[in-house]
Amino acid sequence: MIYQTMNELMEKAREAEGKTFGEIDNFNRLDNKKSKGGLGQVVEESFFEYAVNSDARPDFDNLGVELKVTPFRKNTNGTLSAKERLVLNIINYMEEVNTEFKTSSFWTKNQKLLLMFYQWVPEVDRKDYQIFKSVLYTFPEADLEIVKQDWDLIIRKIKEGKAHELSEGDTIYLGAASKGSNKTSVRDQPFSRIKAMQRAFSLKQSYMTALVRKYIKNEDLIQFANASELKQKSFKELLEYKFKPFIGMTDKKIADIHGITYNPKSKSFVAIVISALLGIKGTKLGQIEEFSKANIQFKTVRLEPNGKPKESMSFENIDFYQWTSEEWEESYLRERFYDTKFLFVVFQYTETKKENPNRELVFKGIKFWNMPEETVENEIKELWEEVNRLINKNELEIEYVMRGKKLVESNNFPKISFNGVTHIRPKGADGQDKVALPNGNKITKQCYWLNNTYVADIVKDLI
DNA sequence: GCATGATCATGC
DNA sequence: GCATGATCATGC
Repeated sequence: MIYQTMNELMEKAREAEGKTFGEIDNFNRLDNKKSKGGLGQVVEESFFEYAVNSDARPDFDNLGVELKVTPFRKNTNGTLSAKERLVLNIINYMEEVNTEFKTSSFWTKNQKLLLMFYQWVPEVDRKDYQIFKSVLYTFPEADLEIVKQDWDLIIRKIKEGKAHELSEGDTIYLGAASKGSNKTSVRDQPFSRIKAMQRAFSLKQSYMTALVRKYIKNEDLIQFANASELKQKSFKELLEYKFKPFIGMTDKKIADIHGITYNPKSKSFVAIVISALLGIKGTKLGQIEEFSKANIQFKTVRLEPNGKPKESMSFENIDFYQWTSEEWEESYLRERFYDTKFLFVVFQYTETKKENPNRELVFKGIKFWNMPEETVENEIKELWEEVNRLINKNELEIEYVMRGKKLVESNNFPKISFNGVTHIRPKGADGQDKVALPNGNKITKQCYWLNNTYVADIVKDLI
């Protein structure tokens, strides 16, 4: 069946809304539990009635449209998220370097995407997953500029003979996701003899989440960068450019300039300041389109005059059941650091607290950062393994000791001297704020931290 | 001054 | 009520 016009195709695609895959599947393909591309294939064969292929050409070649069937999920707090990144075509390292963006395999195949969103539900047979929405997606102008920058960066790395060093953390929206059954899925690259892991262009999960929320929930976000700005500067350069005029000013002065009430104790103060510097008034950072689509998390860093934060940087509380039930490769912690980009907003105190309790805080600049893969796979993995070891081998010791007049709970989880990067410390409301361990014992809620010395090292070029 | 444990403040 | 970011307090 050939669809002659875009309208004809989209009319057909919308007929799938509300249907389950079981209702669509004419060939009982879904009875076979394994075939992983199953859901997309069912739509191709049974719904659109064309033969499954792996061409370099888009699925609906005459219209230049590529079909993608992609899942979203409902979170416990009621919001929707993409369940995974959207994997596009495999990167042929040997060929892709000989193209320009407009002639690239990525652009040839994926410039128009027919996205069919279905809801994934845990414990439900995939036959019963339902298609919610069919959308013809073309990249908005500003997004396309960022995608182009990402594509350029991937190509540059291949040209430098570093295809084996590609990582999803390199880019903003368009990633080079590893693809293949395991680490032996490798292929040749043109400027190095080292075999590189097979990778595919992909739209990051955070990007897909923004699309899910836009098309299923009609939630829109607010951009700070427009296409013409992004034609002049890379995303990262633009971000730095927007913050630059304020380097050297106190937090109070920046607030004054932007008409923001100076309230440094408020949890949202720095967030409001950042929004203002990006030209967005009174908005929560969660609604900034670029941050949301690229999964950029901002963190405030307050340095002492000696260039080191007084405190380490805390993260989420640990769910010990989760930590001990996952494999490292799919663990929450690993994904957390692979997928998050950090925007460190760095301030420095001019004096020690002793010298002046009302000391000033001066803005030093921003650091756009993601944790190097090496660090995730070494130090962070070490932490994860040690926690698992202590719990699984029942070697976790929780003691209650008197310290002065106070009874304190102490444990043998990794301390700040563990490996120079990360450690574990309690974080509860008080001594009663406890959480259960897999063996039923209770412990004061714990969270993982990045050491203050490690954070100091990341931002040291700003001071 | 640092390490470690404790707990506060805010916002959803 | 709880998660998160932030900071305090004490002992060595």
